[in-house]
Amino acid sequence: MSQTVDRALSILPLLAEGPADLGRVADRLGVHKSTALRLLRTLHEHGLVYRQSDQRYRLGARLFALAQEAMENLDIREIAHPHLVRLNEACGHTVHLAVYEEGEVLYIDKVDSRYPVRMYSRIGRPVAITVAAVAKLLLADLPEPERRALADKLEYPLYTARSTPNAPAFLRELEKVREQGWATDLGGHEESINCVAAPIRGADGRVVAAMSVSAPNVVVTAEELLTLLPQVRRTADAISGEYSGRTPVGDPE
Amino acid sequence: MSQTVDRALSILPLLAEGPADLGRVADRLGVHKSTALRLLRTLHEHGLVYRQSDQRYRLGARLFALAQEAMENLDIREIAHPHLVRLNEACGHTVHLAVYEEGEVLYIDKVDSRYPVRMYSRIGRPVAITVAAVAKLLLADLPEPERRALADKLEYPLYTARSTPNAPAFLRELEKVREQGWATDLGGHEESINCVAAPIRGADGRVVAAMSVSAPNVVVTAEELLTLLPQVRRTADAISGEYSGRTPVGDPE
DNA sequence: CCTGTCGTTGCACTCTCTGCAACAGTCATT
DNA sequence: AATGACTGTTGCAGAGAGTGCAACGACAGG
Repeated sequence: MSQTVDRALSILPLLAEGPADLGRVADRLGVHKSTALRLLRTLHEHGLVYRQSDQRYRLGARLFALAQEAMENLDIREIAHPHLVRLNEACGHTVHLAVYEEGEVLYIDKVDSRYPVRMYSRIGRPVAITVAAVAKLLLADLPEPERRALADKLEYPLYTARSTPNAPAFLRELEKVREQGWATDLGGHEESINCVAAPIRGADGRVVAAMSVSAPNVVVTAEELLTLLPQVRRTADAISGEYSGRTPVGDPE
Repeated sequence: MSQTVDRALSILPLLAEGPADLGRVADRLGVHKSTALRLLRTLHEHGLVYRQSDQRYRLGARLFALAQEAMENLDIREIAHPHLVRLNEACGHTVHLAVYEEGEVLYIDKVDSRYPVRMYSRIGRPVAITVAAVAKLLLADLPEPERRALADKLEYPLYTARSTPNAPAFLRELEKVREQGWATDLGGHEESINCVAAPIRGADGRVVAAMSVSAPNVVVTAEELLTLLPQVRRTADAISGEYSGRTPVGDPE
């Protein structure tokens, strides 16, 4: 909608491919060098690009800070966190929280028994959207046309023999998940890792997030992990309640 | 330099504070609502901004992807990684790699013995710049005026009794680090954690990155950790050599 | 010393962004 | 149900801002 901004922002993914000099940026944008220079300067002032010693530009440090703050500010994350911790303390396994956003699924929180601190390990990386249990729940709730369009657009990498192979299989799986209200990933991403997941819903019933418990085969079998399902669902429901109820966060007076 | 882009980018830190609606964004920018709307739309098209169900805007998922790619593309990181892994295998402790960029120090790689996979745990978060051993090395190499200006600008939080208390003390510490060519953090950030760090230099002798080994008191005492210094320096020097020598990465034919 | 490349600047032109005002949708109130 | 207040959205005319050009400066290589 805004040409100048559009051009400036197009520089970011371009630089994400690797450092580039002024001429290259101008070429790729299809604008004059002087124009590219001014755009880069503006991006630089805001810390989004950095000029390294060989004069070439690359993405800047401010991006990290912004990405961090973006995550901190998800209110669902704040509400969910204590519940995730509690579940983790109860069962001892890794607990994940994920959201869907315009074609992508992101982990936004994770609690691991061995490291009680928040870990942003996987966050921001492309999630294995076709196999992850939380992804299935989030996509299953999309409106039919959007779901179908997305399923067609996706790649279906065969991480393991149990990975979802193609769009029709994926859509069938989503349908199943939609009906039963929970999801699993049994060795679909990594041979020895199983997950069981449950949806978190907003006041209108739409799925706003999903959470999962993951554990390797060597610790608990898939069957044993499935016995945790009720506990996972209770936790998810508790978060849903707090989130949609707009509970005024304590203040018990 | 470019007003439109400048305004658009100013929206990002604004949204980093928390979600905001159109009116609020327009007010903070000091522009008409329709202007803010168009800017937000452009940001939205590029995925930097997301419109949540209550119509308010917040930072978008693309930021995560960009931040990730920005990190992947640091060539020093690529070169250093195998060296860090080797050092980690040899000594068993956590190994960090950090760079300086316009007032900030960032961890860009980390190898932890217990989790052999790459962990982005702390990356992107503001580093404890006044106490971290790697930060001292990176700042000690800055040109005198820049170093002084930065030291004056910083906050000096007292994480522990051994934290650097103020600018003069910090500048003295930097001078010492500069002369000896290595740095430590002995309980300055967390009471029980010690670090020893060495600089990585480019072809021109400037410090381009710094690496450190960290371990809690309960595993090794500070004295024992210091015995690793020669090993850390050798690793840092090896990385320096490969980085500045522009070694054509193997190909032994 | 010349010639090529690359980044930078000043300037005139005009294209694009801006702000206004009017419209549409939602919600709460009467 | 109608009213009002609030928000987000659109079309439009004016003008301010961004654009491309061309010339300059810095640097490296021959």
